[in-house]
Amino acid sequence: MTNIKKVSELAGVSTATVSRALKNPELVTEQTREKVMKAVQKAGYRPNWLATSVKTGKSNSIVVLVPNLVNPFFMRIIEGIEQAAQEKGYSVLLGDTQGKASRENEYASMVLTNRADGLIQLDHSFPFSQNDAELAETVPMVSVCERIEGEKRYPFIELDNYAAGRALTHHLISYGHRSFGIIAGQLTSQIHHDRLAGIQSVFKEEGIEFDQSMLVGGSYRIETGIEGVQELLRREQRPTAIFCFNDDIAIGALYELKRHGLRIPDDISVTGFDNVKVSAYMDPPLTTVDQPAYEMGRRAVEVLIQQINRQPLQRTREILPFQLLERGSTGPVKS
Amino acid sequence: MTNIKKVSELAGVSTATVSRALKNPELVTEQTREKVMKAVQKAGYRPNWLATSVKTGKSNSIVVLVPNLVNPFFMRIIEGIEQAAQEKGYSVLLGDTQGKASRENEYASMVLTNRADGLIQLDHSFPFSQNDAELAETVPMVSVCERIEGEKRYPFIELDNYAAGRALTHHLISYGHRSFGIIAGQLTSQIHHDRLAGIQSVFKEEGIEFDQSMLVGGSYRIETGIEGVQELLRREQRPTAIFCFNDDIAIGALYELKRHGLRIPDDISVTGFDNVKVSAYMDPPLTTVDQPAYEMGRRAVEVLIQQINRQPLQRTREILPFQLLERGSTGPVKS
DNA sequence: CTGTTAGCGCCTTCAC
DNA sequence: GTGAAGGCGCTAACAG
Repeated sequence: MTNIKKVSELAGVSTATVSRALKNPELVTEQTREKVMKAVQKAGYRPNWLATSVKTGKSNSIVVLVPNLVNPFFMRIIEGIEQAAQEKGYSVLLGDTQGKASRENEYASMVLTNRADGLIQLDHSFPFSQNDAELAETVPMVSVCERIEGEKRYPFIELDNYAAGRALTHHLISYGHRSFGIIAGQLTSQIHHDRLAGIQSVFKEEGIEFDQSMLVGGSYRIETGIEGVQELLRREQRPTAIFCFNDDIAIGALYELKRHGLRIPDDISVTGFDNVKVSAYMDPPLTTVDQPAYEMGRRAVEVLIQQINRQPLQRTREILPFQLLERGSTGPVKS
Repeated sequence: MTNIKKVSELAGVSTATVSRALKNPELVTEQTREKVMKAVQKAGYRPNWLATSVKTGKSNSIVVLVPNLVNPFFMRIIEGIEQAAQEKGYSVLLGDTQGKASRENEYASMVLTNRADGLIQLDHSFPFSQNDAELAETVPMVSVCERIEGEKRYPFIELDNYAAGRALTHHLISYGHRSFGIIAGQLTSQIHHDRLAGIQSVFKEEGIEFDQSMLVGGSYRIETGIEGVQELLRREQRPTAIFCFNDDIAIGALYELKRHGLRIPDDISVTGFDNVKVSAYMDPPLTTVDQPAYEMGRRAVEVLIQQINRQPLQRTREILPFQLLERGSTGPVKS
């Protein structure tokens, strides 16, 4: 191991001077700087990051908790996180939780052991174990997309899901739809409630009765879309339009509807959510809600770093605007 | 900051005893262990990971270099990496390189500064800068999917791309195809050459002439598939089958072919590569080559950790078997 | 401007 | 079985 001491000996200066020459070059003379640099080069020296961090008490790392890596929507958020983190000199520790509390606990505790300075949660649960909850009081934490249940304390970045739900509904109603199915994702999350509330608020305004049995699903997977469609098609009255609460579900729904010989959008309209890349290349292309995922990730890092630096936040909740993308999977009711 | 000293005072023992009680409980009496545990609880103590690591000289972290986070194939590999790493007590630092050498350099250097113990490269380039190359001589590094160019020294885990190319070709030829197009991804990588060589070896055996102008593309993106199809359709003789070198390209190709009014597979057959989840739900479902991505990730971690522990490797190159998935996007030539 | 000294928080001999 | 002391590699405070 080539350490600072070896370099200092090689350069004929003290270790402190080596440290300064590297971190605060303006504090040493041109001459000594050169001497040091030459020695650094010769010794092949790289400062030990662990030692630096233990000194400063900062790891310059953040943990990101994500329920599922294969969802391109999450990954787009993480791209934003990663990019912003790198620009600010932070590294990203990946915490694939698979939605399991035990894994969340484990990853979250990295912030308690100085392995990371802060935490970004993409799921909706409070990630610390019962045991750690008290310690976690002052931990820098931000949630993206979702809100952490029952915790008013932590800032979040999310979409205006309520308004997005309303916009989708208005869009479908403008095509004459009055009979709907919904294939939902995670039922316990806040975004689920917001989207549903948005949809139902328009139903109410338009005098549309909504039957709870038309709400199916329970996870953000392609298979959920398939099973959801099977279930909805068993109902007495077939809906003319189906809301899917993410694009994966919608992809499964499209697939299964076509397998049943239904034409989209002529026989039935389908909407997604997220605007995952492939959604534009489906057959037909998916009408969906675009979320500024990359930006959300970037913003989460900025807010988190403010917290880490104990700077006051102007706002603790940021609601970002969505965009409704009207594509081929929705159309007028044909009677 | 609640540190080991505070706990030792609270428990009325020395710091050494606290350390032992936590890491090597068998070295202390039941009594003192309990005393210590109680004090730990009371103080809300968590050992400082940075301090432990600086002592042991090991970070128990690995960096993963990935060119693109939004590709679900890569993410499946990373899932495997993450899972295996966690089981072995390692954390994963995410290095999204966007294929840029400068970012690769930066992330790779984490291994040189003790921020990480080893490196997994998903791209094909040697990730260290010219400057660091010498220092990197003994760095634990493994590549997955790809092989690191010109570096015989590092172990890799990859698919039998040559055989997969052959299998795809045989499959198409068995349907009567003799006129092919290829939409490739990254042209400089080893897997590109292997797949191409596999395909062309069968061409040769079957006496099929291959025109270089039928090889188009250059990146693993949906848009590449679209542009590739446009280019191929401009050729005098339209191919009856198109090899796409990953599923994203194939998705773009399907989209664009249908936009041109061509029916798949009746007018033209399309194959993909990777077996990304959505590929099975395309219209038609994509014939593709399944790679055991998750397993590849897991295996990479095992090999890497062996290197980190300076254990000798039995094999430095592991070639995994593929599986040809015949689905709806390929069929007999209709003349 | 540079060297000396004293830690950061922890682990690990080495005595007792 | 336990405590004292030294040190991991680095930085920051204080002299000079």
